[in-house]
Amino acid sequence: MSTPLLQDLPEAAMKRMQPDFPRPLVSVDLAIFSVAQAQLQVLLVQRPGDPAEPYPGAWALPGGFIDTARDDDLEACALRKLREKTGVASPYLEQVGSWGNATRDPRGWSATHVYFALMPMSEAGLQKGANAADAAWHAVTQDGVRARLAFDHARLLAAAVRRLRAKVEYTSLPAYLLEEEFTLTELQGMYEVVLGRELEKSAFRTRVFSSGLVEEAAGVRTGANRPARLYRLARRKEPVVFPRTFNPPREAP
Amino acid sequence: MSTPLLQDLPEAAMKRMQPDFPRPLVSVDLAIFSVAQAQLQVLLVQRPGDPAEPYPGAWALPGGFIDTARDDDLEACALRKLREKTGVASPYLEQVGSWGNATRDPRGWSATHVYFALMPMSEAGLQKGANAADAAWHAVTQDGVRARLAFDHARLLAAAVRRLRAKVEYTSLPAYLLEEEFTLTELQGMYEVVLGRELEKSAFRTRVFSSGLVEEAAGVRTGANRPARLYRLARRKEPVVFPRTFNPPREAP
DNA sequence: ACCACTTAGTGGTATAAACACACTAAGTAA
DNA sequence: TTACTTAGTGTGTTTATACCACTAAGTGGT
Repeated sequence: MSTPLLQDLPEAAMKRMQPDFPRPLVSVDLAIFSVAQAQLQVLLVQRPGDPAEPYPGAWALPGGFIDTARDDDLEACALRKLREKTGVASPYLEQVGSWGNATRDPRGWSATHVYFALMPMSEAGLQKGANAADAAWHAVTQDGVRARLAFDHARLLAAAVRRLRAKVEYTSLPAYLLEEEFTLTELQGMYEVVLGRELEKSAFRTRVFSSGLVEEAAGVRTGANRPARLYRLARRKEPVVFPRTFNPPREAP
Repeated sequence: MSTPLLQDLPEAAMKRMQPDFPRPLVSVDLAIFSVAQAQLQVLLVQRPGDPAEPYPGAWALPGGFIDTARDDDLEACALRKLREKTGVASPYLEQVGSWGNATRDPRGWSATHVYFALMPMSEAGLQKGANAADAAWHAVTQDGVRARLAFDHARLLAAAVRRLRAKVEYTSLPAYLLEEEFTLTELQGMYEVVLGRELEKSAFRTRVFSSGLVEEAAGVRTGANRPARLYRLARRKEPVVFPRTFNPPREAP
């Protein structure tokens, strides 16, 4: 279906059109982030124990090879794998970049396309079994996790974490770590967890309001103390970009 | 050399390790930017006229399929193609992202990795012939060029242009469009060309100095009027990131 | 030699964001 | 009713930079 014309062409043209280079392996890997216990968490899967597989039993980013028959495009492949692992259909999803070289996978020259996703932990119903032998959330410390990761996934994860942290300085991304309705204190908490530092409440609120990031929702969140207004993202499709970062990051000396 | 262990494995393990999915085509495409006549320019190549090739005679981004025998990794492939077209060995090079789907190339499911490069036009000695039938600079207007591009290259180019414009707001990237030594007015000019708007001289200079972007070079640039101090990038390896953007971009109403 | 002209570069005030901190508001629980 | 906790606001102070006017240093014409 992708090459409807091939059978109509003479063999010489076929030959010319099909580049005779060996084709690399192509995969998609996901860094699925959420927040729990005041820490950034990333979803990892445990590779099968079969010693014929590379890195048996090691933890890895969820992902896998492109299925050219099922995946219309790279993002569809990422969404499919995300659905398989978490059941979530439409989280925030962004491409981080691609890594390809001769040595990262013992099975041959391979290129992987890395995406990161943000979702509230409540929505991620982990599907065990199936493809993933086991899946679990791991706390992100610094740029990685405590577990040693398969392949070059430690590097891929570090790149995803750095991208996330960098963008959180000047975008509304942390809102995607919360459910649809949230209080401003909850939102500020997401920023603080990802950035790893505290923010000033007053400045934070001024900024959130003046950027038009949120709109008021109906009710309030009641608890032991004064109830808090509920808000939701004004336009959930596209994240908001602030004209400058939060606290000016201290210069390295 | 990339799979030294394969011959030692039993056939069943081999089979398991070699995913039996058909492998997509993998390529790298480049958006090579420079500035001339106060306009952002991008280097395009003309595809061969042979009607058996896709998009014969159309303009396209320079690029091509990965050669797993020669290219250690994706970036090496990008650098190789860049050298082939321009002779430049180490320009500023940054990955924009990857695009892969079933329809973008009539030869089959393909994924391309897009990089953009910045270089002064003076250093780009265009190599005609060889692989590229013809290469020429095209002025970038809005997010693209006047010529209709092969494949989905219009979209890839638009993404590269948008990335470039966005990063120019808060980084030192335009310095890579100039030769090693430059005056501050020249640097400001590069910003203005890429951003498509004028900047305030005083604010610009304050910002450039306070960020530690440049260091003084030896001489001055003499001309018809007062000579201008020459500067060079303080650390050419890593671009400088400003804590906020230039003139606050006007909000959409 | 002088002056007009042009570009390089500096200074000084106004403004806008936000940091820091103190304050008020509104609920629960004893 | 009061103590407590979290929600939310208001007010100087600080900081970066936009805006604009100014000085500096060359060239070239007369």
